[in-house]
Amino acid sequence: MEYKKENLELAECIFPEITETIEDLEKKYPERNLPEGAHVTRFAPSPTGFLHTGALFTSLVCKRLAEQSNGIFYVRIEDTDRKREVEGSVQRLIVELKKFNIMPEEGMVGDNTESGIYGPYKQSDRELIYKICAKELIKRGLAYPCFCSTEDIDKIREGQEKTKIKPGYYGRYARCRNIEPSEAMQRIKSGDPYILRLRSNGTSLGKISYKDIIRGKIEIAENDQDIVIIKSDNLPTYHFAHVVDDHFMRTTTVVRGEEWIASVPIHLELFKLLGFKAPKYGHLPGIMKMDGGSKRKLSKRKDPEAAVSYFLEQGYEVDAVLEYLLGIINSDFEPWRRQNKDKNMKEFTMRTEKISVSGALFDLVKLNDVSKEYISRMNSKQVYESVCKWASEFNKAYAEKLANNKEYALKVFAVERDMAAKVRKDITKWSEVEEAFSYFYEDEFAKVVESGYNYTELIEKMGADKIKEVLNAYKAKHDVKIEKNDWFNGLKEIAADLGFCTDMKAYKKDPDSYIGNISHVAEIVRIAITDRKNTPDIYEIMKVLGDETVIARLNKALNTL
RNA sequence: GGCCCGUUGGUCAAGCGGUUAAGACACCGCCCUUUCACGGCGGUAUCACGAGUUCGAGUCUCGUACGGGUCACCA
Repeated sequence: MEYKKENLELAECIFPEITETIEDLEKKYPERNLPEGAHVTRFAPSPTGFLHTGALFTSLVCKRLAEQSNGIFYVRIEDTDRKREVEGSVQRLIVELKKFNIMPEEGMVGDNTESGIYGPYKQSDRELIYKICAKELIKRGLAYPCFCSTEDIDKIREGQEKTKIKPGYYGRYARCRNIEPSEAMQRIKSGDPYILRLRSNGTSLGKISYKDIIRGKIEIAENDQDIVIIKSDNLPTYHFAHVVDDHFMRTTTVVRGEEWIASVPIHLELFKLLGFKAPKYGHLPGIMKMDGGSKRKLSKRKDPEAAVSYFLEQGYEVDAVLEYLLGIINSDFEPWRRQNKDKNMKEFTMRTEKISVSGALFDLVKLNDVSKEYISRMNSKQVYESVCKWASEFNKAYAEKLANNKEYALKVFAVERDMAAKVRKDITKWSEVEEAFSYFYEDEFAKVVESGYNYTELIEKMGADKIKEVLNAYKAKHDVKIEKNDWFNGLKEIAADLGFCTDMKAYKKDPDSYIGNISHVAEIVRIAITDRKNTPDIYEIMKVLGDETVIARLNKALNTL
């Protein structure tokens, strides 16, 4: 490499303390020894708060890509904007990521802990590395100090806007690009503040194209902006940091949000000028939300589901959330899931080209369905454990209750689940379990009934006395030690004795000639036992409750009516 | 505004020049049934618009409209 003397001097003037070179870095961070086709991917959040749902999706894609190709997935913290940094967010980001079982194999694994030989994995700790690269660029005449103030830049832009020329710092508007190195050195020595800019080789006429692994071929104007590479705080801009980091961390595949497409030309030019091989790029669509009549990106201010903590608090199974995300945006997944009901999501091979390119609307209803489906595949023990785990964090009192009555809780969750040929799909998330099964607990049941039983409609239909008759008849006959079929036949007998129709078809043909049908009888009993019209199989419920409780509840209902 | 990307039912979407335009969620109806469910069957509903290429266009081309993104010493 031939350097011009004045560029060399300028580089020394700006970075006298930098003695290492890019060659040194190449040695320090060698190519990874990975099988052919392995993806090295990364999740690179800014520590500005919590894990966003879109970011969760990005990291899911990255993780799966690495995993299925025997590559590496790592986490790098992009904290070059110190103003926006929120304390504690690195920790929070990592914890939330881990809760969704997206474990980084390398990089930041805790607030101040990292693993791997390609670090540091926090950009603010990599200042030296960026400077080495920036120095090399200056030596080659590909970067220069810019002394323009923010006001200068604003003025330039205003002028451009007035005359409707493309705004920016480029070509003849890049005033500092032609300052002689000798003059620049003088100004630096005299203390003039400056930043470092790229001396772009591009022109506004040039076009570049690249193949996006998600979107296919994209053609776009090449970069001609002399973008900032090192800011006045000595930290790099995103563009420069991305190129340097992803090169020296040996990333093969950069998956990020679509808002970055417009910057690809900058990145590609930077890779080229630094002599680095550019990674593959994949740009994910944003997750949208319907607002009024139009779509907009999921917003952390307006939409609770924009933060992954929402799903955690609500008690969604993390895999269900992940499966939902995979399903809305990766059209291959749903058919695969239907054909492989019992397989783990990890066995699904993701194809980046099948990822949707237009932003999908976040659909809570669909999530609920996926979630119900998911939970219906769990047995009572798994349900118990998951509910406990959720409750221990978000509903301590309930967690205690469950722990104190484990055997009983297990029985509750087993109703129409473990042995059932057809599992009910009535739980979508753990936060609704306590309410949903409250009638299994005496204290809760008492509260429910306080305001009066749910008999209003039935009383209107047949009068309270009829209901009492049914209840009394049932009480006399109550026995759940017999087979379910026999039990139900008993119920049928009661129905027939009291003038109810036991044949649904006959009833439907002529509803007026009966006082009601068998379903009314069942409902009367159901309400007495649970005060609800909608519960799992009542015979099973009574078995869990026990004879004593059942009789007590029947009496209570009788006395109230 | 310039430049990118996109547009198939209410939502997610399959489709790759010839299909009765899949499937899932939601909704509605029916069936099953021993209540509540589960399940089964069926139904409503979609190619943004206009030209062009072609024997033939959801599929290719060009316009228009609409939506999204981007144009910082933020990422």
